[in-house]
Amino acid sequence: MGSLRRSHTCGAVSTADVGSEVIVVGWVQRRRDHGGVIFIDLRDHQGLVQVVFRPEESAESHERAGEIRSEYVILARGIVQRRTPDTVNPKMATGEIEVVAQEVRLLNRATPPPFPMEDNPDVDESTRMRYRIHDLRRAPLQRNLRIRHELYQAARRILCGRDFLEIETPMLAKSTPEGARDFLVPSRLQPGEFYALPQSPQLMKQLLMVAGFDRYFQIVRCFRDEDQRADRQLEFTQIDLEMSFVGVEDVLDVLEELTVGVFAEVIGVEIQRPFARISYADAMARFGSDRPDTRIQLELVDLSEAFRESGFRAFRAVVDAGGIVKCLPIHDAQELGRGAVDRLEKFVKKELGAKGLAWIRVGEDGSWQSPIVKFFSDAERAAITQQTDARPGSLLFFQADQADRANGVLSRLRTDLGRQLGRVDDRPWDVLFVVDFPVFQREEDGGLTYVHQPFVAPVEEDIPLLATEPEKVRGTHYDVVVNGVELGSGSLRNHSSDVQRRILEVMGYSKEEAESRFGFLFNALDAGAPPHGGFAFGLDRWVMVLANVDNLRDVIAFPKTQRGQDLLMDAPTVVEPEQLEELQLRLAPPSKRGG
RNA sequence: GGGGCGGUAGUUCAAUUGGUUAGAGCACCGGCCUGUCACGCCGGAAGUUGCGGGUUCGAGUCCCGUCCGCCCCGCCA
Repeated sequence: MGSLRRSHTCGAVSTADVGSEVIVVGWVQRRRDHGGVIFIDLRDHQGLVQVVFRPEESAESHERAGEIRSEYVILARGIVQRRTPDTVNPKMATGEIEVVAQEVRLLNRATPPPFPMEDNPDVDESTRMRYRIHDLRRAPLQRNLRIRHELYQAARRILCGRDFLEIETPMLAKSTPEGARDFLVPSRLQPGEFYALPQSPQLMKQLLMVAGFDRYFQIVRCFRDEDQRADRQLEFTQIDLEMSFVGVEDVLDVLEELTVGVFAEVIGVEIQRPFARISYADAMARFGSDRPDTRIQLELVDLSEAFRESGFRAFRAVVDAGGIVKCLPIHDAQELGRGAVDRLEKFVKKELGAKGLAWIRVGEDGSWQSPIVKFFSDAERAAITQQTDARPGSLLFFQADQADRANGVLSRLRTDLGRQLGRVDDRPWDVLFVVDFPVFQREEDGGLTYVHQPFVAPVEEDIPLLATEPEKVRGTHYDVVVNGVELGSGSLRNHSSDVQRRILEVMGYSKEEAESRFGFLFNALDAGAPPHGGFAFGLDRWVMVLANVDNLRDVIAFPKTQRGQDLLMDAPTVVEPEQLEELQLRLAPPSKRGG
């Protein structure tokens, strides 16, 4: 660069600079060489500007510009000139001007890019990830990571304004019972022992409350060694917070303020307070999901009662076995022909594990076409008509199964078909609290387990039910859901070691087990734990929502593939035998295919 | 662990029923071009058809195995 320094970022050069000299630096987006005159679109983190090289302005620069290729790094010094009306480019933010080069300096050459640095290059995911540097040069990813940055800053500003203290907790930690598989880190100093990377700082933030910090937050990396999805990575970031001497409403108040503030500061969107609230039971009943997008104007109907005494064995048996019969009615569904229904049936059976997809179509004359309706009594038909509001043009989909699977299948159909058929209201943002989760749920083997995590405090008046009807115990848990994406969840925690012990007991922990695993927690609570509660936002998912993208990889600088690999750095890899030696580790022979 | 889709040039795709030397756009390289902005024109180079095996006179194409990417179920909040 010599002594020359940037005077303007590329996108910042404007008509106000016409006639003055500017120095711009960046990467060559594209070169158009007309022999006599050469145009270069120069790109930096912030925009594009056209630089013109004319032999009569600077023969040397023109000569050098001929050598320049895509993605070369250059510095150009020149005079800003207003373009003639016929050469203005209305598609470009800086399209009214151009920089007439007086001098160009080649700062670095570049290998040809593996794909064009365009907004939508139509490239395979693995290619994008192997060439992540090039991928990150593209404007959409630059924008997404900028949104991510704004979210960090907004969250910090807002929480600091509410007297939250940012405190770090260890990455080399101990396994905590979030329920996911831990990432383990072998200890050299304690051979044969392992740290666990935190699945969340849950217990540590509770300890901070006991220690009297009153309000804590942290933007913190978390690790869960489970199979990945479009919205799940092995490592992800939480905006974690916890408060002392609060009830549910106090926490929700902070969550509303934080959410509203972030939307306003990061993308300039005004979200109305208070947020809509829906109970877990309502959400499951009406939408089949605990994170519904309520803009989709389709709702489920529970017909279990209508089939409790049914002669239709397929439904009756499910109800007898404790399952449910549920229906997704879609009115004016003429658009969905027989072929579409067949495809849906194939889809739910193969991909969602449904047993089948029963359906009833109501013809224009009111007649029912359906493979199952011949088994129904008049009373059952009447109940269906009444509860689903079936009418000519309606198409009813049924699932008879255990509640979670039936709801899962119909919930998926609801969102897919709702979007496909345009049954969506016009609100761009659907923000809600989901509340009133139960503390426990029944496992397949009949035992009880926690719905979220084992430290959720029960609603106070339900504590006596722990001894008698634990399944009815309501928790203080709450979720924030935006546009059908669960942004995060939280609860009040048990600050009484007695209640905490009883909950672990209901979940089947013996006194000894509970003591050995959670003794330090009991001790901490007994050291004078204040009532406390908190929340954790999934930061990556929040960026997804703010940036309006549907994949976490587009909001993380260096994401991993579905199989957990980093294709850029090529991790994970084998390590040197000496490293294993030092850790006193030996690899077992491969267990697959008999080694 | 399971289901679905995919893997051919740097890249995005094509290749009839299994049949000639695996083609095209963009990118790349060379040449020409003074107002383009997806510049244009002419020419060129570029391939272990993911990998391994099999069937066949002959395999990108059929069979078996395996690896990789994406989406989903299980798993995970």
